[in-house]
Amino acid sequence: MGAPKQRWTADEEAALKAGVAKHGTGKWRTILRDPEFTAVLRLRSNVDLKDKWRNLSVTAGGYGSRERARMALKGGKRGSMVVAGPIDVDEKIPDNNDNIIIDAQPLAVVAEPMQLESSPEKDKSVARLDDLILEAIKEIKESSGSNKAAISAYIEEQYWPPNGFDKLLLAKLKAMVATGKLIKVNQKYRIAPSSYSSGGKSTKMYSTGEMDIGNNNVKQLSKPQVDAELDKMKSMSKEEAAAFAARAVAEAEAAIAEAEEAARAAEAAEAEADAAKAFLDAVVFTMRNRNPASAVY
DNA sequence: TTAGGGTTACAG
DNA sequence: CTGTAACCCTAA
Repeated sequence: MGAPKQRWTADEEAALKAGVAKHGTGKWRTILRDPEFTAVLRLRSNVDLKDKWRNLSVTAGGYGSRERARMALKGGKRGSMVVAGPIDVDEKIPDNNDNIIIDAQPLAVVAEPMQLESSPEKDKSVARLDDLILEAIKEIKESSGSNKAAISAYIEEQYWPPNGFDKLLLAKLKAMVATGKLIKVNQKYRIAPSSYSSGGKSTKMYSTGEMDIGNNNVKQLSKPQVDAELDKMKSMSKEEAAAFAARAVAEAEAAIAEAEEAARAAEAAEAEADAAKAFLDAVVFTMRNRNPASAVY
C-alpha cells in the first residue's frame, strides 16, 4: 500500500469522516471549523481534507473522478483488474459466533436502496426497531402487556443497547402508541389489534452469521446530509464504522426524540425522524451484542 | 474555497 | 519500475 509522507492518523481519518457525515461532502472549511474536529484536524488544511477524502473514496471502491482519470491515463487494461464491485470495504469474518468487530457492510447495504431516487414506494413499515419492540412484547407474553422496563430488558438481552437507549425506547413507544401500533394500558404496552398477527411468522431479525437486512428496504431519504453519511459509510472500515456508529447513535437519538416530540402535534417531522431512525436501526443491528463499555469512543 | 489535474515521496 | 498516498497548482 501506500507510502507515508505525513500519513493520516486514524483519529484524523475518523474526524474527517465524521465531519463529512455531519456537514456533508465538501464543506471542508466547515468541518475544519467545527469545534469537534478542529482539535484533531488542526494541522490539516481544507485542501488536505479534500485530498484525503478523495483518496479514501478511491480505495473504498466508490469510483471517484480520480480513478477514472488515472485509468484513462494508463489506458488501463488488465485481465482481471477491478471489477465493478459496488462496495467492498470489508469482507465477512467467518466467525460463527458474533464478532466483536463492527461490520460496515450491512450499513452499506442499507444505503443502497436509500439512494435510489426513483422509488415511489411508500414503504410504511419502516422501522425495524418497531418490530423489535413488537417482538419483545410478543415474546414476553404478558396478558396485560409489558412495561417499558421489561421491553428494555428483553431487547438488551439480545441486542446492544446504545447510549441513552432508554430515552429512545420511551420515545419510540410513545410514537407507536400515537400511531396506533401499540396500546398503552396504565404502565404497560400491548400490541394493537390491527398491528401484528401475534403469533404468525416469526420476525427473524437476528440471524447469527450473516445479517439479512438486505431485503429490508428502508425508507428513501431526501436530505443531502443523510446522503453524505451513507456515502461515507461505503468507504469506512471497521474501526471507523464503530466510531461513527457511536456518534450516529447519539445523533439519531436526539433527532428521533425531537421529531417525535413534535410528531404528536404535527406529522411533518415524521420524515425527518424516519431518516434518523432507519439509520439508527442499521447501526443498532450492526452493533448488536456489543459491550456497552467498549462501544463508546 | 473547492474540484480536479498534476507532482513528489515512498513502499513493494 | 509501478502503485499509492500526501502534497501542490490552478481554474472556476
